[in-house]
Amino acid sequence: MANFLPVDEQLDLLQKGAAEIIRVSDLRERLEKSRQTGTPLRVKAGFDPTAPDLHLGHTVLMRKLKHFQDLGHQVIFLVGDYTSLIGDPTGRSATRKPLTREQIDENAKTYTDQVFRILDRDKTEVRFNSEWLGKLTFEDIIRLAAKFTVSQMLERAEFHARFQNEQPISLHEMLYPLAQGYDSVALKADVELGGTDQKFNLLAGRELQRDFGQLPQIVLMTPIIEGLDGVQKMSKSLNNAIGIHEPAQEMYGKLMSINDELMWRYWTLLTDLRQSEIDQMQADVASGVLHPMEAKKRLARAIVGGFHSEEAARAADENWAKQFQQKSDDVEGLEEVQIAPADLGYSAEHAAIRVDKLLVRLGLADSGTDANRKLKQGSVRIDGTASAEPHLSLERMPARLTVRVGKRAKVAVLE
RNA sequence: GCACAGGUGGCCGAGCGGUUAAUGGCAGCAGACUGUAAAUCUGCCGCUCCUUGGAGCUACGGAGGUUCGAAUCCUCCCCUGUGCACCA
Repeated sequence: MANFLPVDEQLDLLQKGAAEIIRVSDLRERLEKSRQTGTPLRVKAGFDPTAPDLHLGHTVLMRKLKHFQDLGHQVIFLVGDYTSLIGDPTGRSATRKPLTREQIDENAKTYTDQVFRILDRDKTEVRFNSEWLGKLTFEDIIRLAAKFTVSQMLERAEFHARFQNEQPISLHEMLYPLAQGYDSVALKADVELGGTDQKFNLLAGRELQRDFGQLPQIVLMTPIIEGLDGVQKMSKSLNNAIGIHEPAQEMYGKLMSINDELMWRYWTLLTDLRQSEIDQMQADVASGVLHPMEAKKRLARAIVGGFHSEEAARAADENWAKQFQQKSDDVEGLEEVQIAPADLGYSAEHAAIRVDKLLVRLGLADSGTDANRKLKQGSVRIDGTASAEPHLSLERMPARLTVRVGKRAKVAVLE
């Protein structure tokens, strides 16, 4: 029988960074009962296997799951393979295309691979909701649908906005909360985690559980973390995300570029440091005892260390200082890209390469036009030398070039 | 099915026969300033080729048509929204 920490200590960890809990008193009650009977809580979180690329935003929720796991509770990682047929209506841009079975399986696999960088694989129950949703009959679905009204559905922010803006809402999208809610019934969940944008869906679970004679689940919502711009939610398509498999150097640099205000959010949501310590640090910065940049460096080190290693984080830290504080181009740990010289217009006779093609190949420019624009703006530096020349002559061929455009730098390996 | 209103560059949104790669805003990129911060200011912001200034190509839901010339006018089609639907 598991030994659980005192309820107050558990609550302290669980409440850190939580946007809303429905309700805290119920959660306390349930934790107490669990501790008395030695029964772990069943804690569920669902993931749509639609976007296989995870970024730090996704980890907020996973970190919270991990907190439950660390406290000895049973964590259920639910892959919404069936619900992804619908596509979560969250995010206003209309209906999503259904995925094929293969895509779902593949995405689910990438997902879990990444998830277990945070969660303990052996202690996690992985389930797919096709297991029970696939068995429902049309009659079952009618009965489920009868439990909600149209106005309840239209109350949802996403639907409401779309309705107002005369954008399409497909009927099946309204089935999404039903399906997600039914997941909770099937899994007999004690707690469900989700982003604040999931509130409606999460509450639907409580509704349905009650109807099925179960104790309604506790709902714990994590905030939607802001991306690097500090305003919009972190999202790959908004280009303000940090992917969890990005190189250490890249990750570190991106973290250093956030504004000071945002750093405290990141501390709370993306690290395991106790809230009281974070508050102390913030007070130190406010009183001038600690430089904000130093606090940010610690943050970057903590996060990079978590996804890579202590050494990698330290190296990233040193390189960052060299690169930006000392303005040196002699930096290790930059992403290296192998390029065939011929692709850059190189030939033995005119021993030179095209710089625009180089930038495109390195991903430092979106197109040839863009690359030339950047060249003309004089923001391109190669091996520490700024130049606006379209061609770069090279004396001998196997070559290594450190190429920098603005804040971003990469190493091209020509051979 | 019928009626009405819409579909413009990553997004929002002007233009309603030519001076329009297409006003504005947002986002993005670069420069200055800094703590590579943020804020602010400046420039850029379809693609390709040659290159430091040009050349060509593609673009306003889709396909045709009118015209010397169309995002702008006409026809058909597709898509979205709203209203109508029986008793008439």
